[in-house]
Amino acid sequence: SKLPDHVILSGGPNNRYWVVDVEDGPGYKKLIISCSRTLHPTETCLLKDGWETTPVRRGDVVHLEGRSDAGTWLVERDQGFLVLQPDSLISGTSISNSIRCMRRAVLGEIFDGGSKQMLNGTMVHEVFQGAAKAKDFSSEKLFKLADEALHSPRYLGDMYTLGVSQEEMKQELLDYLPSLENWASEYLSSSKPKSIGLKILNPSRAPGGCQESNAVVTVTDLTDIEENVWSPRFGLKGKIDVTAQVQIQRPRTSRSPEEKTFPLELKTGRESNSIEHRSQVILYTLMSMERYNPEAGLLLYLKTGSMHPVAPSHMDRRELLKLRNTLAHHLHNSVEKGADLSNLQRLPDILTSRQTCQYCPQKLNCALYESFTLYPSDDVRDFLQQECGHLAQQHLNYFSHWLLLCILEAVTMETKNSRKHIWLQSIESSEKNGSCVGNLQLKDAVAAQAEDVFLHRFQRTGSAPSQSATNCGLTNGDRIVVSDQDGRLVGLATGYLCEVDKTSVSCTLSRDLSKFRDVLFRLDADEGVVGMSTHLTNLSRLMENCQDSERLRKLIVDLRPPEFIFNLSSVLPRDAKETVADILKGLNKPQKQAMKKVLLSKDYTLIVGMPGTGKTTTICTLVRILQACGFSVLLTSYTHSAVDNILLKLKRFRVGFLRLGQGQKIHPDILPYTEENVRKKGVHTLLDLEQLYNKELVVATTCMGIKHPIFTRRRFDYCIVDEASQISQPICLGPLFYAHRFVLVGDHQQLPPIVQNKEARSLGMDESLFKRLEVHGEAVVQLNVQYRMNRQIMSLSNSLMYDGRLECGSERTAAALLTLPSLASVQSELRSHSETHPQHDLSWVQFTLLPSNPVCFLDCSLAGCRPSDVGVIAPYRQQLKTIQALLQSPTFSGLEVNTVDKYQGRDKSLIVLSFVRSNTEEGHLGELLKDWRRLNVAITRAKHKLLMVGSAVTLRRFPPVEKLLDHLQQEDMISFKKNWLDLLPPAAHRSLSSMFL
DNA sequence: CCTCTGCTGAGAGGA
Repeated sequence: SKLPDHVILSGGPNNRYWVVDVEDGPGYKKLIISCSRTLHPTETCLLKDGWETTPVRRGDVVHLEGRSDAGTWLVERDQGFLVLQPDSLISGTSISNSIRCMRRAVLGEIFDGGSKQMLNGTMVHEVFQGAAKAKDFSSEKLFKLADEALHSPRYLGDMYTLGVSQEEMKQELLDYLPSLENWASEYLSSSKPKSIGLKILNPSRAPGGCQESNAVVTVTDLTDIEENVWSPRFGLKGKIDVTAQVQIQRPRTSRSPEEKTFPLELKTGRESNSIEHRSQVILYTLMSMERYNPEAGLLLYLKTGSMHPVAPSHMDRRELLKLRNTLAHHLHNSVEKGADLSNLQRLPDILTSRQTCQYCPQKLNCALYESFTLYPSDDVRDFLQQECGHLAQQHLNYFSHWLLLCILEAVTMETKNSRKHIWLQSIESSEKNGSCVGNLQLKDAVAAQAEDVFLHRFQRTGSAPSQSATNCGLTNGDRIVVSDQDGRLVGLATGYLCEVDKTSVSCTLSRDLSKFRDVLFRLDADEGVVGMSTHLTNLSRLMENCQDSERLRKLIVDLRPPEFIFNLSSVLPRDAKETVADILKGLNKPQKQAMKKVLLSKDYTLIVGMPGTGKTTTICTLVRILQACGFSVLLTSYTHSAVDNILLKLKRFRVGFLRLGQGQKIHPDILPYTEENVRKKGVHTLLDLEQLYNKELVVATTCMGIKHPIFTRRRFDYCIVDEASQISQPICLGPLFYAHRFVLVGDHQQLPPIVQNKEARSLGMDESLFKRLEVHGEAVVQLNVQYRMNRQIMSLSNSLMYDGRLECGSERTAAALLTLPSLASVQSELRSHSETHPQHDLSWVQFTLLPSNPVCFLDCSLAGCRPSDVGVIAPYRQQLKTIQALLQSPTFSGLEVNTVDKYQGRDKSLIVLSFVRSNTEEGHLGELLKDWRRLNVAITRAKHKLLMVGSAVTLRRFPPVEKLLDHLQQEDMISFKKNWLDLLPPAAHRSLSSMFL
């Protein structure tokens, strides 16, 4: 087997072994393993006494705990653990969920979802934790905390979702307070605290035996709440409700009691002391091993105030880790690579137990996954009929097709962005690539800025802090995660970077780290884990047995033709007619058509916005018209910037709206319209919140922002999705559930959704919903009148993509040329340069500069033009960096160098498009330039002048570019035959570029 | 051979 590049192995206590081979025998399994990249030398690991059923395969990464003798590991009944794929951290709740049903646990990791009647539990936790933090369990304090929770924005949102009143919640919450107070007075604050008997199991040397001893434990302090733990040693993660300081008095010793730290798990439900609850505690003791090495944990039932000790045996830990391994196995093998096609892997078996399955939140997904089984048992068939009976074959096909695509993509994203495992990356290598700052020590007091926002300042120590300060890739506002440097306290807190300089770093964190004053910290970029769960949850929702889902299924899966009404007067309210007519005045013909089509639609409309045709203006106008008619509108797009662009326009027309989303990403001028800001004006009751959510006809957010509570109840007349041709189907689907009709705006001749996995792309994952629905021509309106490019530049795109359908909006647009105030002087300088240096004939530059040549292709600059009017585009990042380096001088500040993708939706007066590729030799071509759509975007960004640089011979091998070159040749727009950079020595090139500006 | 935007999260309980 060959080791993939992203796999990191290690020996020692935090070992990571690669499984080279697996040998099965009766009652045992033998692994050939290696922790060297060359896979040599190898060691062996013998699994027995139940461990042999571990679903470990060749090519897996494992971590081993226990003993090894001369390169032989033994994992058996009473000693040793094997952790399969230890770098996939699995949460404590997932594992304890898997006890009842492994299938449910696997589905729970793939799809998010769950029942929603847990609000009371969350709030009781909050109150307890607040009291623990304040070290005050008096009834006054508890009452105050309960009152705060009832008015806190977080829970108001949840109450809105559930539709429960504040009064109801208050009653439930208050019921708990006496037992909280009681618990504290008995166990914590009393002078003679109540003790808990604890049977501690000491593994004994004698084979097969454990010594049991009775110890007495008292809680002395509650030192932390919601501690976040990542344990790459056991492949676990979780949040510990309360971290408790305890005293343990051992039996038969007169020594003073021992101080220890135990995890304390709170439960608000029935006092079941169930396996699930106890397992959760055991998992917390395991994952906090590096921190506190707790031999036991505590389980506190807040309804009654009774506390149970949980002292795990080796067997308890063994069985839970085995469950973890099975879960990890299923998550890592969600697709099966066939000869040339991948397939969805089977999940663990269905239980079909009436009792367990009845309330399972994964019921539908469970059934959908199984719907392709050829010969289901009677039980399973009944279950499938019950869950999926409302779905036709094509619906099941659509679901499983997209499920496969999303999982394929998720696998690729996982391996490509392997940065996630910060515990495997040394400080040195992470600092070098700029994703980390190390050697930090807490300085000054931690300042609480708000609930859950703590400002920390760290002092940079260590040998050469200044060196890494300069090339530190972290910038203000970046998301970061804080850990200790020894790998004991991984992922202590997350937050945002405020400031980095040579001597210190400051950041706001979600937790107060002042108790770790002596720890040496590291700070890593937290690029964020955005998996496929939104995609999959949307897909699953599309399959639900309800009206909204059925309507969308018919339109999207069955491709039922969209319907329209015939008469505008029936939709236009009489009193809005005049306003609408007024708004329509500023529009051109196709734009007016688009408005009409939307108003007549009963299902959906697709607006094709060719380059420069005023998509944003059109959407803005559409929103104004809909609002004037009294319709509510959900306005979305894939990116925050696209959403805000429309809102900035709407704001100018004094259209009111509510903007949802994280303030960090929202345009400053739009911030006053965010929920957070409006709330500051006073939202204390559920009624206030309901009014806030219902006040505006227009609500705006990104397609991913649909987890907001508002969408659990509010519905809209229209949903508008901008950038729709760049959004993948499962994401685009999301907002559509909340509106009766929708409008997709985009252009599938421009960039498609980004898909990283090649197989997923070839199976059609880059087909947007916009493109899928375009088969219904009657739903499509084309905006083909553009106000960006002059006649010649437009002709390129027309010949490449639009068959001449693109038109100039006015003669002014068509004839607009670049203005170069100092052209004459530059031309004369060039002339004299050519005369004095005949070997460097620059007449081609003179020719290229002429505004009267609006489109030039240089086989293989600028006079009096503002740098901000100039854009440089290159398809590759690396190339951008090179060009950027050449344009470092202040003369060019404001000149933007960027990729094609980043330029989509924007324009500049003059665009220099660099195609330069150095590989003239045979070999395979890059993927990027093969895409017609990307080329189309690139050539339609310039308003007045488009300058393209590249080697025609190389480029002719890309079919789209070849077609472009043919057109250029026909129109005589190619000006030179040599690589222009070769014409000049680098220094001359540099001065020349500055001269042009 | 390479283009990159989305986003808190683990857990909150009840049959």
